[in-house]
Amino acid sequence: MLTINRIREERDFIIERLKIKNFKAEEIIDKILLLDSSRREIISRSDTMQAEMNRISKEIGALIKNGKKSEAEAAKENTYRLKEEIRTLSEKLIPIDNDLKNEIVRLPNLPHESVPAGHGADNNVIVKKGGAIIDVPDTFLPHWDLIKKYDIIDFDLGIKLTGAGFPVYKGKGARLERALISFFLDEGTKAGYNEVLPPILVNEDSGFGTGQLPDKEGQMYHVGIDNFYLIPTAEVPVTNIYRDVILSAEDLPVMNIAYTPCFRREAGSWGAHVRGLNRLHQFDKVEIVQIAHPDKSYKSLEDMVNHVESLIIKLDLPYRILKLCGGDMSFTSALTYDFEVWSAAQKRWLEVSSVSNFESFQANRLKCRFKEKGDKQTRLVHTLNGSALALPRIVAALLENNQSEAGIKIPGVLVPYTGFEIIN
RNA sequence: GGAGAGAUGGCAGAGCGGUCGAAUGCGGCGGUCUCGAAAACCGUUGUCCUGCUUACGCGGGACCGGGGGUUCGAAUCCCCCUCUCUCCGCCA
Repeated sequence: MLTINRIREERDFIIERLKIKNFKAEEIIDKILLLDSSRREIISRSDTMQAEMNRISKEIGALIKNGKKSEAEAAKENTYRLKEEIRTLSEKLIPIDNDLKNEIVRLPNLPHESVPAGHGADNNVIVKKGGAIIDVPDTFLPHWDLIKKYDIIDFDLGIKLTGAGFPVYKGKGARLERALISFFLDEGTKAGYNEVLPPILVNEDSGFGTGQLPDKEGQMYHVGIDNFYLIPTAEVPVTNIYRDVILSAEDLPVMNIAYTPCFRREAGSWGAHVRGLNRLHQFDKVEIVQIAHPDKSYKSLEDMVNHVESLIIKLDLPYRILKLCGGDMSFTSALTYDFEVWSAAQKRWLEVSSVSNFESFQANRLKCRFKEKGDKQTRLVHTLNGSALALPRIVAALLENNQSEAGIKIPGVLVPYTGFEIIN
């Protein structure tokens, strides 16, 4: 969420910037400003009375100590009315505070100045392409056929055990999955990330901290009896490590990497686009998260993008990097790069990573701040995260792109992890 | 699942209903001493809201797990909730 200070000071600028996200902010902002000023007025009056109240109470204490009982009783008379008024004011404040909070939470993050305008995926800007897209013969199979042919992932078995979207990885398929996870984690460690293995169930506070709650609770699996949520991404537990934390500037950037399974209820559409591994309820992902100094967060973003790119290059997959336009960006992001790899048999791009800078938007919710050495005041940090990488579509692309009569060839960098060179 | 104990500042740990934002110790920061460091000594040390203001400033308010209540006054008393710990049971 945006800070109230900023809304107060930069009303026009915010309204202007949010147009890039196709968001009409004027009405909400003016409502916020109105609520804010009445809030402050009430607080000011209430604080004054509270101060008076405290003064009288101290007096009464002193009088009683000196045995002046009747004077103390007289002084009490003055407090009743004050007390009542303070109570009235504080009751008046409650709905205003709530409204204010509810309105502020509705405002999306401001897009970075470099974000292009646009309404949807068509307006995203391709900033880079890599790897060669080769023409493949029509005999090339989509991955859902390949996994059956080699019996490495079993959807029907998953349906038996759980339901649709919960595949069972078997044999070399399971081994490939584990190899990719290890490879991604090792690469991250080499790049300076600190590995963490967090819980995959989180409480309500954590869900709120990263913004899944209260609005998107339908997208998470909920364990009702304990009121926990299954994480939709490692971003949730890993970022929440820093909820209510004040870091020192020299600790920044904090760089964490985590593998977790991810759980998403989203039913979504169906058809070829969600077939096979394209969309699942449970999948594996390695996530990188940075907590950065506000002046240096775009350097962090660049580092993260380079890191993700290096992974895809090592896996030898054709890819492109998109800068998302305002209309295609998430509510919370200031700048997002999407990574897509080419899926040879499906003949389309599959999104495998999304790397974003949230600036202070998430930090304000999390109350994650930092202090400059010797400085008294706290400032909000910037938070960033990105997939490095999400597994299913990587697996899909690897299977489809590397197929041959002999079988599916495993990229060289993975062989030390899989222990085999070919799936056949 | 059963029984009990507890939740106070970065940590540890005090706290008769008023002078407690809170003793003390540790840690952190600054300084003295030193060629330098350690030790010792001195000083300092939370967060949020808000007004004046825009100063490495001053004032007011709030915060001792969370929420209510009693009271002129609550860290201290009462109620509810949450969480943590210990023991027993079960168990990877």
